[in-house]
Amino acid sequence: MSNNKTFIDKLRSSGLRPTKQRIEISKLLFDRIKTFHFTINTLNDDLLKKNQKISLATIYNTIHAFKKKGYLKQISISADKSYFDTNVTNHHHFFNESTNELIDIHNSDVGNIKIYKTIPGKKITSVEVLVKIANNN
Amino acid sequence: MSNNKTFIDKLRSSGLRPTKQRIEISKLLFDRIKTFHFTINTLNDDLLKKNQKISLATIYNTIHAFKKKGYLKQISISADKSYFDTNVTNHHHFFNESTNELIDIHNSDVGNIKIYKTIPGKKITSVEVLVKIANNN
DNA sequence: TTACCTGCAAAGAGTTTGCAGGTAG
DNA sequence: CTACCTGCAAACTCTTTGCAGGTAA
Repeated sequence: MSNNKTFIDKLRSSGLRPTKQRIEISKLLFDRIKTFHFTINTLNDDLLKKNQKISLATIYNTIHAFKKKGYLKQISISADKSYFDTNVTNHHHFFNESTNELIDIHNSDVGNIKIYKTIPGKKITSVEVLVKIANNN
Repeated sequence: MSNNKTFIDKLRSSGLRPTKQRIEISKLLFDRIKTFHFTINTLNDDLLKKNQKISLATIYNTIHAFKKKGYLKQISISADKSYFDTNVTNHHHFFNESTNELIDIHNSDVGNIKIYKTIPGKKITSVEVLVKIANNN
């Protein structure tokens, strides 16, 4: 378990002031071994469970700041909400449509993807696979 | 160019009454050779350009009805809007992040995708690749 | 005639913004 | 002290819903 100093240093080195709110959000997001998926709503719920009442405006601000700094990535799901991922590497996802749950698929778990079509004047910036899953019945 | 009867028959055979609005939307969406991508907003704009003022509620209703009947599919893009595609087959997409434009990638233009990870009790219902592109500079 | 459909306006969900007060450096 | 940050409320965008009037069969 990281101590607060870890996050204070991380924030400061990014040019973000280490406020109480940002530290709490950092602890919730980054003090983990496994990757973490969330929406603003689930994050707010998780904060409330820890008795951290942070205004939605601040949560949005913080998440956008973290995303801009490269600490979070936003995931392409058709759903009506924005999903975020603490795993910022290029990787893929299972999306469980019955529970709206996201699961990482590491690059090593997906065979090399070949795209035999190009768009003139454009370069590929990312290739992501979304695998939708459902109950096996 | 298809005549209205084509769409009237299609609607009626789906159990949808062939109203003026549904016929106009059908003509705009399905009277094409190439696949068509749109959002509710671009569709509304296109209808207005043809002097077809249809209320947003009706456009939403119609698109959802068409989707339910399998004439449209909804596409997974992180964006804030819902994208729809008249190509309902299993296929992939380029997404031009600078223009928010979608381009189909046919299955034959993507190498076989192997997923070496399984989730117990779940079956895969779709595998879609989203290739993000940007200007080549 | 009856069930279905349209369009308006209101309501909802998610997100962003303006601004006054608060805090880090 | 000053620039930055927070939180409230209002505003905004996209989407859905309730309901009265209209239309297809």
